[in-house]
Parts: sequence; C-alpha cells; structure tokens
Amino acid sequence: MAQELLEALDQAGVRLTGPRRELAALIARRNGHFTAADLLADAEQRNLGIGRATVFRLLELLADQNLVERVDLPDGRHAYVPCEPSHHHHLVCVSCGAISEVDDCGIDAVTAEAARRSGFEIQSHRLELFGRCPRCTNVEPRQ
Amino acid sequence: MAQELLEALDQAGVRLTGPRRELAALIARRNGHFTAADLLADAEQRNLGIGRATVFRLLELLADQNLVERVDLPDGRHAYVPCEPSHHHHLVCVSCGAISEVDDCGIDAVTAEAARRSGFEIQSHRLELFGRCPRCTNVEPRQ
DNA sequence: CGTATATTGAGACTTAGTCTCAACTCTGGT
DNA sequence: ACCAGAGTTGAGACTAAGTCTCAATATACG
Repeated sequence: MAQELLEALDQAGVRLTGPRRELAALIARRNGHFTAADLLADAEQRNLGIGRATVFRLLELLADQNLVERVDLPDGRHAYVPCEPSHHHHLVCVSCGAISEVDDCGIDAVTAEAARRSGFEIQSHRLELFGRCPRCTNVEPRQ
Repeated sequence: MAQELLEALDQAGVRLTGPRRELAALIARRNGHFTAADLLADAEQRNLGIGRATVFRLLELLADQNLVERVDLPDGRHAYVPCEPSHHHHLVCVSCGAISEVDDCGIDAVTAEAARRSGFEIQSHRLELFGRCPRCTNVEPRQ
C-alpha cells in the first residue's frame, strides 16, 4: 500500500524523497484512521528525524490527490483515512477506529432534494457515519 | 431568539448569569454560522469583559442542549450554528455563510443501506452540505 | 436577606497547524 | 557519472484553538 501511495505521488509530479517514503510506509502500516500527531509520534519513535512541517505537508499532498481523506471525528479532532481516490464516504468505528468505505448509495438523491427545497446550489457535501464495526459490536466500548 | 436560548438554559437547570445573557444576545444577532473566535471578538469589541473560557463553556452547554450545532467547515475550521433542537442537517453557504436547515429527507435510507452492506451498527452520522445560497448564486464568490 | 454553590475572568498551558529560511537532495540533461 | 537548479527538508518561531486552575464573584433558593 505504501507502494501505491508512492506511485500516485510520482504520478502527481512531486519528488519521491526519503521522508516521503518513510511516511508512506508508516501510513501503510496503520489501519483505520490516524491523526497527524499519531504519524508524528510514529516517526519520532523510530528516530526518523522527520519534522512536524513535513508530516503536515505530506498529508496535505495526499489529501489533494484524494489518497487520504480528512475526517472530523465526533470529538472534534481531525483524522485522516487512507482511501481509494474516488468520491465516497466513510464509516468510522468509534470503538476500534476501523474504517469502511461506503459509496454514494443514494446520497445524491438526498442532496438533490435538499437543493430543490432550499434553492442552494450545492457544491460539495460531507457525510460521515459513526458506529461500531462487526468485530466490536459484541465487545465493550473502548472509551 | 436570545430569549429562547436563555429559556432553554433555564430549563437545563443552569444559572442565568450576566455573561450568559450577553453572549446569548450576541449569538442571536449573528446570522449564519460563527466561530468561537467570532463571538469572542464581538464580546471584546463591546468591552463586555468576558473571558475566553466562558465563551467556550457556553458553546459547550448550548451544544449539549442541541441549541447550537458544531459544524466543520471545508477548510477545517469549527463553526457553530444556532438551530432547532431536533435532528437535522445544515446547508452552509460558502459565500455568505448563511445556513439553511434540512431535515432527514432520505438520509436514513442511506445509512440503513450502508449498515446492511458493511455490517456496522451505526450510531450517528453527520451530513454537511456546502454550496451557495439563492442570494449568492449570482454574485462573485467572497473567497 | 444570607448562604451554599455554580460560575466567572485571568492567564498559564497544551495542542494543532503554519511559516520562514538556510541547508540539503532529487531529477533531468549532458 | 556529474552537475545545476528547483523542489523539499528540519528546526524552531509563531499563531490559533481550546483547556485548566483558582481565587473572586454572582446567583438562586430557602
């Protein structure tokens, strides 16, 4: 998966530098969502000497390429989710943090209806679903 | 509208203090979304001597009562929107900041379908629509 | 009217993210 | 293989957002 990220960056015409390769590997080995601080901590723990700015810059790059999506957690924190670059939404497990992708199944009709009723010209939308994944539905909440 | 906020706070069993009345009035006279910093600036401009902590505390209180909803703007900032305490979603005008409320028109079917496909037990969702309101569709974007 | 208690403001503190800049390192051309 | 120049980097200052503590104060209720 790190490979895919790097290929996509290459496609985008940016340089494949050491820090970017290392961060891509760190992202690949995480599963589910993570915050910028998580990545930074990973990097520091491994003494990679990667600066805070570099982490934010890479996340921004990946987000521009839709390789990663920014998600707002219910507690207000910002997290990132590695994902396929097509438009879709995420199901976030509030217990273990696992992520599942959901395609548009019907949301377009909802936005069209909202546009009709309100007179707004809708440009974008954001849908986030929070719940518990199949593996967590039978265990205690982590919280 | 300030009155409604205050009544609801009273209902919730908290004290109706001077700072809370003043902030309620400030919120009432804003239309559309606002950030904590906006409110704080309003208060400072009027020399109300209201501390930062008080503003955040009131917003938290109002959010708990669903009198205000926290919205994540596309640029990552957090804003608040005064609203009816029933569950619904918001249409945010990216040009002037106006807010329109949208009821669930169909979203429940989408979440149910997503739950069925993924096996998740969905607890909550967040839908935010961004676009331009009827008054702004014919004018320049404010950026 | 008085008292117990919730609330307040100030400011220190934490966390998230941005910016600048000199040093460094890719990459494409030779 | 080498070089030059442009993209990228880390350090750390900086800004913004939000939380916490605590002594002082204001409110609500009897």
